[in-house]
Amino acid sequence: MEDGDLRTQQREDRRTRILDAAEELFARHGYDAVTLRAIARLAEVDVALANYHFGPKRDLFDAVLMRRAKILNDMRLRELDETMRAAAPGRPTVDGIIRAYLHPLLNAPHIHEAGWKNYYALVAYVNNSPEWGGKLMTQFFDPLVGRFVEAFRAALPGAGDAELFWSYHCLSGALTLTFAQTGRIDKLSQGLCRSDDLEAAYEHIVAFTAGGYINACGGLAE
Amino acid sequence: MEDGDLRTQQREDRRTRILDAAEELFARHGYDAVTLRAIARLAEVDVALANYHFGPKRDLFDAVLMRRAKILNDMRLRELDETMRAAAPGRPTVDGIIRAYLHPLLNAPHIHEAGWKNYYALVAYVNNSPEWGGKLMTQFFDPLVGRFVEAFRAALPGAGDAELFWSYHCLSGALTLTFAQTGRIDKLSQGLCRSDDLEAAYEHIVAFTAGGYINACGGLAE
DNA sequence: GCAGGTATTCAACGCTTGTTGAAATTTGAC
DNA sequence: GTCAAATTTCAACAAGCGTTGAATACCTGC
Repeated sequence: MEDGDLRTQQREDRRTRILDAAEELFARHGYDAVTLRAIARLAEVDVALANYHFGPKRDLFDAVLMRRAKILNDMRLRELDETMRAAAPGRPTVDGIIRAYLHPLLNAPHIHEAGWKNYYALVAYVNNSPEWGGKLMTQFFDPLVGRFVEAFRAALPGAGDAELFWSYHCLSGALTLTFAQTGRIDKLSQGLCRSDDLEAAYEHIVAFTAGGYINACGGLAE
Repeated sequence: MEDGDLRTQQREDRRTRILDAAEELFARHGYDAVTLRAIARLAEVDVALANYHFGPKRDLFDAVLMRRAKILNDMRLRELDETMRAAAPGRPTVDGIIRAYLHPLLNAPHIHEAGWKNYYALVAYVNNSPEWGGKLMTQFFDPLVGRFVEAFRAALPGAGDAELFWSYHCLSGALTLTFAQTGRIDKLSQGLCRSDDLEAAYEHIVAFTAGGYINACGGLAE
């Protein structure tokens, strides 16, 4: 087999251009607002090619989500393991677990890549949609989230199950809205805070959600 | 003038049926996925009637959002005034301000009305969309939010402006995701927590975000 | 350099969309 | 009872949709 180079390279290049274009448009306008023709135009590709590579529109949407979810989840798990190992045999800190969950979002290589920004906005869209949220988020993220909930339980021995799940839910809402970079906080603060200042957002979310977990899950117990 | 009753009544009835149907479908599927024909079918009304009463599709969307935003904002302001008055001349508590912001969402008359549930999901959709979020949320909610940020500032004299805005942003994300009732937490917790248990959600969000504010805004200062 | 398979383009399909202008219906005022 | 105004229906428009099947280009292995 061992495909040649130039041919395969153009094929891959076009596949990723289609995914990039779809990601950008889905993130900006939602699933139904985006036409395959618009995606093809942005990717500078024939309209039938998207269907050839990814099947019908709905499957393309899944492919877009899947691509970066895998990368992100792997990074998160690695940071979580690190945190847990460093803390053992003692308890991990809430702050440390939250950082393991959030820090991969602004990992140096991709913090200002447009693709990742679009992906974050897309996840916010999916997460908050009754149509997609209950299904796709579960499919793509719940195994990972289960691991983090366990870590929080270890950090907060006084917490009940319900508190742990609701607290994660609050974390998820704050996180997805912030990284969607909708521009709202820019207007609300009249320019003082900037949506695209992810490092600042990161520190604020960590501080806010750590306080939230400790207050809602009886952090000082035992 | 003084219109008769039966005629005006049917007119109003049809107008609200159109708004209700639009609200439900926009909330479930987003703006572009919904056709005026689907709205008309659900409202049991001719397709041209929506256009007659509300103008083009985009204006109908605004009308849907506006209808309940006014009611909600009035209730919130009233509860905030109450909280501030009760605390004066001392400082208000973070917990009290948060409750003034959240409690109207589950006011007895409408906690289980389908219309309000749909509206909350719609606000989550708008809030998290880069396309709508920066503009519509500002238009409908920012005057109100400004009042609440002021209240938080009074409650947390040590806090800087940026901390106050970012903290509100986290509150907003947790709030809109939770009240959108996407069903995600039901699956994540395997049935232990229920999306439609708004009273439980309310208490958890209050505890979480109050801890968040205090931790992120240097609550114990002075 | 030819056969075979993969990648890409092209043209077309049936269908649905938001909007509109004219017609029809209903109602209250005189 | 008639007129005019407001509301509701109807039919039609041009435009755009996702998808498909046949045709074309391209490269690889022989």
